[in-house]
Amino acid sequence: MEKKKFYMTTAIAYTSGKPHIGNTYEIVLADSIARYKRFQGYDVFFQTGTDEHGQKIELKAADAGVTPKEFVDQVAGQIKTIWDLMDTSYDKFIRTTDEDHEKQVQKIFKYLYDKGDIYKGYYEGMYCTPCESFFTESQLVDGKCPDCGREVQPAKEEAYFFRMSKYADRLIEHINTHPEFIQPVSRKNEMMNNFLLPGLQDLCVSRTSFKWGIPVTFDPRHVIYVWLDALTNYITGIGYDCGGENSQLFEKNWPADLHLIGKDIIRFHTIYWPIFLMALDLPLPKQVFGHPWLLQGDGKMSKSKGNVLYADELADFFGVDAVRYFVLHEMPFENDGVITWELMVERLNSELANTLGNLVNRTISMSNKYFGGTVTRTGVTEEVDEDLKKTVLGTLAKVSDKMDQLRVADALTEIFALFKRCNKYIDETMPWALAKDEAKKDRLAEVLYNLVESISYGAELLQSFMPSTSRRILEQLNAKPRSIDEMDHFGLYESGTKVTDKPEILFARMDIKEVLEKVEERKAAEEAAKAPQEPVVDVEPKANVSYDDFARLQFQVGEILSCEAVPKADKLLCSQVKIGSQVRQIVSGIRSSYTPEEMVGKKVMVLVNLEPRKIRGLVSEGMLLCAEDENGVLSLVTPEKEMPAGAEIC
RNA sequence: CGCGGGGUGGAGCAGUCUGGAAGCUCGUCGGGCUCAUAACCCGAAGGUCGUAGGUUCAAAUCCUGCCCCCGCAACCA
Repeated sequence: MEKKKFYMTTAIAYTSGKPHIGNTYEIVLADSIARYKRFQGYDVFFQTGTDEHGQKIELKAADAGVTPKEFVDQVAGQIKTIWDLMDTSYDKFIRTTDEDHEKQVQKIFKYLYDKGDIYKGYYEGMYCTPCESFFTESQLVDGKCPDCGREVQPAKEEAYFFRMSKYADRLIEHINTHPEFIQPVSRKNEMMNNFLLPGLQDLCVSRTSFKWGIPVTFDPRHVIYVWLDALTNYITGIGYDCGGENSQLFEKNWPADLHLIGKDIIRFHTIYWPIFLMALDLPLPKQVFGHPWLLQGDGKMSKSKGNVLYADELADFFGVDAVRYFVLHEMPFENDGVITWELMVERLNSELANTLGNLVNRTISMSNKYFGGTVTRTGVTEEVDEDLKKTVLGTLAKVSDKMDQLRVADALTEIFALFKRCNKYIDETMPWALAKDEAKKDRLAEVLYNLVESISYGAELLQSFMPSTSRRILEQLNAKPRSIDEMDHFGLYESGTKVTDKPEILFARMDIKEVLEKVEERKAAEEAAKAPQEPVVDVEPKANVSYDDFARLQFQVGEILSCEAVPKADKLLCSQVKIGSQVRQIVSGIRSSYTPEEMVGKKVMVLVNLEPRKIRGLVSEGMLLCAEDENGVLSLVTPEKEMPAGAEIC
């Protein structure tokens, strides 16, 4: 019988930097699903990769002093290394800079243009020439550029647009008749109510403002903008050929069975992507699952907070499978998950070390102690055995049920319930008591057999989630792998097999205090490594100003008399500043670096003749001057010697 | 009234769509056991399910108001 195909993908990772544990979560989640599908007998094709174009990368590469290509080669390599480290079993790693991908994207663009779905138009807005940026009317501040405050002109930029509206009704119909298309279902309403029902805007699919992208063949000033380039990886990666000969791989695998993506890009995958496919006359993917995010204990991960967790660093600490376990187990189905060092150590100790590791260890130890390692089925069963067997044999169905719903965390919990049941069984049967009575030797052998068989069964199920742990357990038990079809029987473990005589600790317990200390040490070491090269900040140079221009600015020392946070604005502080004999109110965006309390009493440099402006309803009469580092940390500029409020700075 | 997510024993979460005995892991306390990684097993304490109303025979679950938290957006003169 021919195997049923299953084509699944992750989102392709943006190559702007090293992926953190949240990004890594997606590939591990996808991997466990892919492995489980294979285990269930599907012919799985699992694709992942990297999204490598765009202005942001162009800028980052320029900062790093390398070409965009060199930059993405390096980051893509880093991403692939982490995917591999995490033991993920992808079949294809596509890069949007792959030659055949680029060629197909160009062909697709041309095809859609010829067909009339893409048309040339203008991106209209208010343009600030010095800032080289477009703004909408609503973004303008007092009719001026929100960045520099200068005049803006209405302007148009040539761009290509995709006619989204043409396919909207068809998409609404599809979503309504395919309730499984968007998962979790709560997201479906969001898409319908916010985007589809109010009417779709045409999508801008090209840019002229940067170069690092796939050029439009018939209009090389334009590069193809992100979504048409990125989303199409799902078809180009398996050999789609626009208007030509598709590969066999494509014919077999398209449409995809599952796109696994983060919840932030659901819109692009459930609206734009299906519409692109309709325009190409291709069938739509069967399901799009927008998974939640993995967050750090103290909020979203960000580099400036210094709380970013990386998979390779965690794997160093805990081991690859433990990290796989954390991310899979801590991630709920619909809500964001939390990950902290404390939580990981707790999970490691209680579930991996105590429940699972210790179970395997004590079982093997007893087999060695009582029977020289040989595990024999004697058939001396008792009533208590029945419940154990029932639990074990019932686990497969439970796990499969959870996996069919993509509830991976719950599936793992079911497997661990099996191991917990085994621990209980040991207490119920008390092998050490049986060992004292020669007449009960056969019963003792049966008990240990039941344990070894149950653990083998559980370990087999564990293979999709923790592949190497699964393998290690089966090796220690000398158990043969079993297929899913055989798993409706209890007793597959071959009677008379010898288990290893030196059980290896699967997961060592860790001490939370020690771990936190080591984490601190590591951080300190990183800081130290950075320190020698005194960080410098380079900024965009501005044009020279005349002395007269400079002389028009008036700076004075101001003393901060009082300061409070501006309500409903999380970056603003409002200060009363004494300048000479007058007191001025100044609003500043420095709350990220200063609390109102620590502001009071400071003598600072103030630009006093700046036109007063209303900010969040408060009049601000001047500007406190600050230095800013690359992480956005601010430092007020204060006089180096004691100076009276009002002293002029010139 | 910008958009979205959330508030369930000390901690972290399920349960909410499809009303019908408050569940899991950790922690605490008590007990058991000694094969094992100070582990394992049993039991107990601890929750007005943010709050105020409404619908219902029945609400953590459905409806409405309010409070608080977290993302995004905005605010950075």
